[in-house]
Amino acid sequence: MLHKILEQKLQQALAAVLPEADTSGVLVRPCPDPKFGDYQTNALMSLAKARKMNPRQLAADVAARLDIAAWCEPVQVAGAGFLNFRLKPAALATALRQAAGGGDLFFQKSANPRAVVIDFSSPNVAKPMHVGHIRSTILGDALARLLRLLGHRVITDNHIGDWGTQFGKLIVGWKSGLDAEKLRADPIAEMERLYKWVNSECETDPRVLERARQELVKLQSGDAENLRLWREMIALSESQFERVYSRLGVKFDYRLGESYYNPRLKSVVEDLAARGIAEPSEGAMAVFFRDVPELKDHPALVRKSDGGFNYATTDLATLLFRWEGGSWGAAPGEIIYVTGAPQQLHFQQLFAIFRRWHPEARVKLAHVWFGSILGEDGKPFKTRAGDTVRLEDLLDEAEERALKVVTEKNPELPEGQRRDIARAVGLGSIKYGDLSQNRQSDYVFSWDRMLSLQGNTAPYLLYAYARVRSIFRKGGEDFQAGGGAEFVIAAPEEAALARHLLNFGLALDGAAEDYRPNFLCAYLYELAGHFARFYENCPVLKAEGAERATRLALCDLTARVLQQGLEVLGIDTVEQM
RNA sequence: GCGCCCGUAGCUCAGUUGGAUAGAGCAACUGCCUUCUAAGCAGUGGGUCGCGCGUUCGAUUCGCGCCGGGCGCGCCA
Repeated sequence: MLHKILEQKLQQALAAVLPEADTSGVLVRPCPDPKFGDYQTNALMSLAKARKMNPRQLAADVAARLDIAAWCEPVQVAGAGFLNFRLKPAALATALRQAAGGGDLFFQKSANPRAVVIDFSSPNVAKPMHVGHIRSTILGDALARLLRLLGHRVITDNHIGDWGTQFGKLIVGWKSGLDAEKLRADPIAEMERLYKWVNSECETDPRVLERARQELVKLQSGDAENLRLWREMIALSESQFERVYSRLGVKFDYRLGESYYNPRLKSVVEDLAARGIAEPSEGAMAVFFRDVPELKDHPALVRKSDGGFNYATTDLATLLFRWEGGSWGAAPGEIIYVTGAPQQLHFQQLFAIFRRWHPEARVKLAHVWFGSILGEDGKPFKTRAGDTVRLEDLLDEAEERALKVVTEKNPELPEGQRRDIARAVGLGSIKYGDLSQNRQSDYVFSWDRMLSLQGNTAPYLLYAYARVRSIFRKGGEDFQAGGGAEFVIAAPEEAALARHLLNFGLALDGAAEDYRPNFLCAYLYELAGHFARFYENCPVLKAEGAERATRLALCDLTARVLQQGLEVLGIDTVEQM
């Protein structure tokens, strides 16, 4: 992390010039254009501005105190007051050698590791997982992997929708119209059919609705038969969840669904009422935010007028449980919720209530929200028939489409291998298509784009990786992994690749900071681009001596960074494609 | 009505504390395979960053006001 050293030195120099200045925001970033140098800071300009100083003069004063001759050429003041840093070849070579020799792969673990609970995916019992779950699942998993890599203790928890009014209808359907044959063949489809059937009956026949209510009450009051049915529905659903998660390579440490918190709901509301946070309102219990301008018109209900609890109550109980250390015993420094944009208000309310409830809590609460998935017509993503798209069907189609392309490009590979490649490429494309975009934008789902061989896509990155591996398959027996090769960077393509490798940690930190994996994707795409240009212009296996050793080592580092980066995104690499 | 988000090339999207000529991919056009995978590389054309005002040495980025779109706003989650 050379730029970290430069940053530290820069901050020290600034402190010598302006002893009272806050130097924490004075950062060093890669230059937007290599002609300026490798790294730059523009922070001195805003600092000078705030003090009505001459920015170029301040930059010059700081430059004069900068003690970085070990790493950089003499620093120049540029433009309105930029400081541009250009690495000395020896410093670049040293950084590369350290990584090649088994040191950190151009990133550092966090200096302040913390326990982080991540709540994501949250599918519903008795319903198929659909595209609506994919963003939460993929994004949450990527964030979990990212924070783990950076040294945090990550606790993933799947808050499954296993409780609620829908079970009244499901039990009515189960008792009066279950098709055992269909249940065996496709339990999720059968439960979905039952629910839809009873739901439509309820609309025309109030007696059915009443029966559903009664079944729900029986379930809630512990009726043995209804509990049994409920548990069976959960079990059937969980095997579906497991199928999807194992295909996607997603793992959870805990799966504490909504029902887990049932016994705690009553005391949550009582406690809130006792503290004067919740108050009666129109028969319900509500929390008002009279002193919060954004929320003053949006009270939150924590108990319904019929005495039942709703999701705000469950979420409060869950939040309290997690803050107290959950069943894992560690109080988290941070809790992250990965859900869609429409829930912003809900989490604003949830966090506001919790802060008032437990003002002493030091935990960071984050709602990481994301936009919708749209079809290519710009409307919500549906099948041609207008149904929601099942996640399993989507994954099947991704693999099928990828297999077709692989077979077209490489018909001579054995089928088993083609299928393995198709799996990595197909699932990788789905994940990457989603993760490479700013999560807050709505995402237009397009097979052609995500499976495209060009542009910022999984296949392009996987291809870059496969090309590197191909070099080592064809030759390079003389390359010693972890060996102390001297790096002699000569060609401009070598230099651009090498300098980009150094910035991997910056991409990881940036992605973690704002919960934006697309920063990492952009970095990896650029890395693959630098590698492609290097590959085009710098023959590896035909080179000799130091040039060959340097190029082999650059290839190896590129492959390792690509592999590590893709792993963070939950994407498997392939040796050939 | 109130709140949140969005509006960047024909299309789909990036754009990291405000920073140097606003970037990709697709689509269009032009080159490069007797050379490690051409699933690649190089190049050309294409922009009043929705509109206006303001703050600033500097605004796609910050503030205010419009226009257009999406979503949310007490007993679903």
